[in-house]
Amino acid sequence: MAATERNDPILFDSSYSYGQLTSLTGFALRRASLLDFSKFGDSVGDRAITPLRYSLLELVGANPGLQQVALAKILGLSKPAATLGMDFWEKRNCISRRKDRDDRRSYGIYLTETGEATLARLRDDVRRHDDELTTCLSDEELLQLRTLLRRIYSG
Amino acid sequence: MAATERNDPILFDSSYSYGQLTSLTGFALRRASLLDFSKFGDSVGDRAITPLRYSLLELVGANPGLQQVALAKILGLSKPAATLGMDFWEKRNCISRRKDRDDRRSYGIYLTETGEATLARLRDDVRRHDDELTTCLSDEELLQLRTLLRRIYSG
DNA sequence: AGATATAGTTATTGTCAATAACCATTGACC
DNA sequence: GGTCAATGGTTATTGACAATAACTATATCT
Repeated sequence: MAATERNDPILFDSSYSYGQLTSLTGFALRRASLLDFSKFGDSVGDRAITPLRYSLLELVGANPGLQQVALAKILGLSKPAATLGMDFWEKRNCISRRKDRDDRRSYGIYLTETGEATLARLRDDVRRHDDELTTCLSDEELLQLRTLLRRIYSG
Repeated sequence: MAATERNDPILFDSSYSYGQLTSLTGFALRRASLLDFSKFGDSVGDRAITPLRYSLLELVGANPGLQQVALAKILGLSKPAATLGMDFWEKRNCISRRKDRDDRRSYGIYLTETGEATLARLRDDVRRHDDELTTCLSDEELLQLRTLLRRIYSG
């Protein structure tokens, strides 16, 4: 048996000293984010669906006709990464690339019917997953947390 | 000029719809964490020093004589990853592996004098970096944020 | 028309970390 | 005391992922 299992959540072990780490917001962010990530695949019932891939589909759903270059910009990806992401969902028949009549360099990306259904299910799974991650917080605390986080990552 | 520069912080672009994403704690955590990460290397003046590598050194400093297997467990790494991490710091003369007399399978890891100095400097840089990340928050808000994050990642 | 920029894909590369396989040492148990 | 499993560590191999570079096609600017 391996010492650490793949995707196992990292436990906080108070028998060691963490030095300055426990007073760093960045450290706490990383830990919480890793915990989220480690459970995500199981929560949505498909290891291949990562938070990033889910967010790509969500963005396409929320912005029909989006260009890949816009996806890349929104999520801070390179162009090839956006291409690969769309390849992933296209292979699963969830999105289609339609040639734009006005600018034939670019595609508009749209959800297919399968994509709509998949996204609807995914949204619910992810919502449930996210709620589980934060069950230890009251509604008020949760709101507070999101507000503070948003302040950090928007400025 | 590339569309997205390496390690550029991701900006929030309100001209797009984010669907459910903005109401997900996991999404906010990821964004904030990525922002932290993207600035870390520059803040400490050395791209090779990642948050993970810094945390390894911090842990060795806070727990002299630590075993590699303990490091791995604390940070959720595989054994080889811990080995590589220590190789990194050993090459920079910051740590030394001393044979344990009681158990000659394992090493105790200790900071060298260079390591002590390096860690002292790093601590300050990282502290400053972390403060910058959260300048938009008051002391009270910051305390609140850390408390909530801690609740999430500890259980 | 010619130069430059933009959208997208493909090819190549590099980083990182995990698993598997291996060595040495220890501990358990008969 | 001897075998066998477990533990700490390293090395070898593999795989995932994303970035840069290079390329095609189209659009824009002058």
